[in-house]
Amino acid sequence: MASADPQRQESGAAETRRRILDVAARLFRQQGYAGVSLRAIAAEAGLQAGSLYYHFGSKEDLVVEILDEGIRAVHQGVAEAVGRLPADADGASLLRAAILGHLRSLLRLSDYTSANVRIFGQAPESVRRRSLAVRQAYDAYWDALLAEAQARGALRADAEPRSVRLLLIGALNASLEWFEPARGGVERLAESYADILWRGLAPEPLTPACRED
Amino acid sequence: MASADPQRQESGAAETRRRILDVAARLFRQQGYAGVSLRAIAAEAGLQAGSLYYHFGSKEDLVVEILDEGIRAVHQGVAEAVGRLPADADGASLLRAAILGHLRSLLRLSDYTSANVRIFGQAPESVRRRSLAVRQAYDAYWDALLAEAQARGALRADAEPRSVRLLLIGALNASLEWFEPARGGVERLAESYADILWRGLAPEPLTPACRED
DNA sequence: GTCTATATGATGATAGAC
DNA sequence: GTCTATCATCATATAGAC
Repeated sequence: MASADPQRQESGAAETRRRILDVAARLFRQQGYAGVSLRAIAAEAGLQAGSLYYHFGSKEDLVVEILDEGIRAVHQGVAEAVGRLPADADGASLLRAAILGHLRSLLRLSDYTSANVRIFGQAPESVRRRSLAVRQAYDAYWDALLAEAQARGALRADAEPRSVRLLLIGALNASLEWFEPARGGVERLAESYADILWRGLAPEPLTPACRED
Repeated sequence: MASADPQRQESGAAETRRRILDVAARLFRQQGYAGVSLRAIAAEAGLQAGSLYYHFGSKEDLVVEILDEGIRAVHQGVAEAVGRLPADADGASLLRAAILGHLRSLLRLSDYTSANVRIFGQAPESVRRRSLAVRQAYDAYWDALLAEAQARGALRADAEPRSVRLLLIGALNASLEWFEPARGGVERLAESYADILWRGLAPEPLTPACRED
């Protein structure tokens, strides 16, 4: 057991492991998978390179864990946000809650989720294969969510869930590349995006205005 | 001058240079900036590693050229598509043309544009600095386009051009990660995305339907 | 748990022959 | 224009001391 003194800095295996993961996620995001050496990770985590192998079997093991943790956190964040809605919530509320849930987790764990968005496609094939199931589960969750909303008449009937998901998640994930918390909270961003996506960019409703005169 | 025989494969400096760029763009997209060695590029281009230095001063010079070429092609593609519109085109047509123009160039030069989307953020700072102006010019073009459309009443007045651009370009660029030409042309994709973005995901217009009875 | 030392091979870049 | 040969450095991973 580590010291029970809460003022003392914990330095057990679990804390070191976490520190390695945090450092690695940040470096992978900034420099890509191949661009980060285990020496660099170790140095920023306050260790020697060889010591990493006590905590992780290989560089691939390390990156797979980072990728999966990012997706899982976002999946959970959306599921919880949607779960808090009343059962009869309308389409606009559903969309807003799901978008806010995604953005909150995405931007809170931005090193983990960014590593994901940026390096999944360029990691070795063995890494992609190992991390695929977690990604697919999240995609399937969104497709089911959108199909359900559509079935309840809470979403345009002629929009394919897959197309909507790809457009929507693509737009949201791109915020990782430019979002700065200082310029306005996640809530503001989510409201703005949900509004644009729900109402569209058209200046007026497409049906003729009602005229009585 | 190289041979004038059109049946003979050209192998002058310009052709070799182009072959190196094409190979490098594809590899950078697949494996990231640091993940690709000059030896690997040379091998796939049918050269020895040292020979690359006749055509490019360094790995950084090579990647900067790839990044810039991707952005310039897309910028030009959108400008041409928009330029072909009649002067009084409405907002929906403008948006559709710009989206189609972006997607066409984006997906046609997908190795160059993907290298861009994937590796700009993880390239060395010196690379990002050198490639920044071209990117900013394209962003500024879109902001001006959207502001102009808004001023003509062809776009919702309460949507900030910057927000619209970030959402839109983010969504379009994400198509690089999943689009397969075999499953349906770029035109179909552009129509679908323009439709969702213009009309929104709401099942009905938000204004009450006109009733005369 | 972390260290040092090391095996084994790849890296960007340069020099000079042809 | 492309080659071969090479420099100095860095990579992942392992072994064994403490």
